[in-house]
Amino acid sequence: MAIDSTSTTIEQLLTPERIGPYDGAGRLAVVAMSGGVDSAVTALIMRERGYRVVGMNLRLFSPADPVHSVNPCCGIPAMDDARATCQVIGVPFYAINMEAEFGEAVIERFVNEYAEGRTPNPCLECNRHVKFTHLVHRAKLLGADCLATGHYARILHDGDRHSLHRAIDARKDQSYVLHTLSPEQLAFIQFPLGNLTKPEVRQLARHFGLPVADKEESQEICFVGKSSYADFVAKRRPDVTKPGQIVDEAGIALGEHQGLVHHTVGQRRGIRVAGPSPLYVLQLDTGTNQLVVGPRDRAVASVITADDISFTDGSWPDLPFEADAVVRYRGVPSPCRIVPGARGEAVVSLTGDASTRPIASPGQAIVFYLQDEVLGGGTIRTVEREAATIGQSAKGAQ
RNA sequence: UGGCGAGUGGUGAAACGGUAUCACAGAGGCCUUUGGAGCCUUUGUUUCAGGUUCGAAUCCUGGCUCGCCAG
Repeated sequence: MAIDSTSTTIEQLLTPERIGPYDGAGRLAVVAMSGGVDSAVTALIMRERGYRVVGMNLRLFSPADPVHSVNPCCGIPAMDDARATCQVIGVPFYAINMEAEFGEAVIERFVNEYAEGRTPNPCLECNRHVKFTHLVHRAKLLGADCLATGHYARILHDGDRHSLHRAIDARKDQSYVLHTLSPEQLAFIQFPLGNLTKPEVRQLARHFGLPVADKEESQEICFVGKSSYADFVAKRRPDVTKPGQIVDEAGIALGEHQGLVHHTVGQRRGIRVAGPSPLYVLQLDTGTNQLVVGPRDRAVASVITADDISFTDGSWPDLPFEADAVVRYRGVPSPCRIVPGARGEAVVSLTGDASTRPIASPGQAIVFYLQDEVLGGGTIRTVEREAATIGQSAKGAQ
């Protein structure tokens, strides 16, 4: 209610405290335009703050693909929306082709990860490799002073130190998928929506007559669309839909699955095995093509090994330290102890009470927080669950 | 085949002779720039044929099916 759109005036929103300093002074800002409200308002804000704005839309996959006609995020209609928005705001619009980069960094990786029995996060990879690597590079080639995107997160600057923080709108906070950012990237990037709430962003969009003001949120994987991601993967790796056994931790067969690609650790629905209590996926065993399931309390993680870890300050810690771990977009933070290994690798012990520990899936990101600040994060490689129940098969963790 | 026991939604179970209940699975919705979780709603059941009874999942008889025990 307090967060409702009508409670704040446009004048109150257009202050430096909410949208950032009016420091443009004619400098060039490239704005990544997805076609949605968030990026549209981002472009608007940068213009208001005195920047020369160029709106850029990324073409990420082939327009011949029929998913383009339905997808609201990265398809052809989305590009039209982005173009129309730029027209209303009065800034130039560029469409650039990043199909090759996206195909390699996101789609190929996505398919490979599933084929390995892991659960990838393509949005994160797109941020990491496409938006904040290739797009940043393009922006710099154009002589831009910054790249602005519509992500909900905050970057704070203290001299040479640039830190990444949660957005003030906890409901929309996207810092989880931004944890890969380096100090150099944080110095160049701007997130003008980090101090606004979603209703406020829509309020701004409506006030300035942006055509996308009331556009629905995008969801689902952009290059897959509303159809099944499993079908998408299966088209490229037919073996991922090979049926196999569903077994419990003791190895007793409970049923048959229609391909490991349909499952992820922690999943409950869709197992199609009835029992006295709900069954959760504990493990995907690509070696035996078996799906290991068990009760919920057997699924919670105790120790996670991760790789591809980076820290937002660019450093690598020498000593173990404590932080909060988040293993899922919008997930609940869980206290942990991080023991760094070789650069990029660490062993993370979840130190909280078992009932509060999360269920973690290999392939997903683990992100470290200290209050609102993102320290860094990496990719979950292995998950140890509770110590195996005495007397039961030791097949559990691995 | 002889003896015993059991048959309740797709699955596992509950119901002094008195509204067939619960969990899991399935469906729909909320949530959500990944995949899961979670929350709300919802479809669907008494093995068959007779009988007793105001009233049968429940008691009786028979059939069928499935288990266990049978030198």
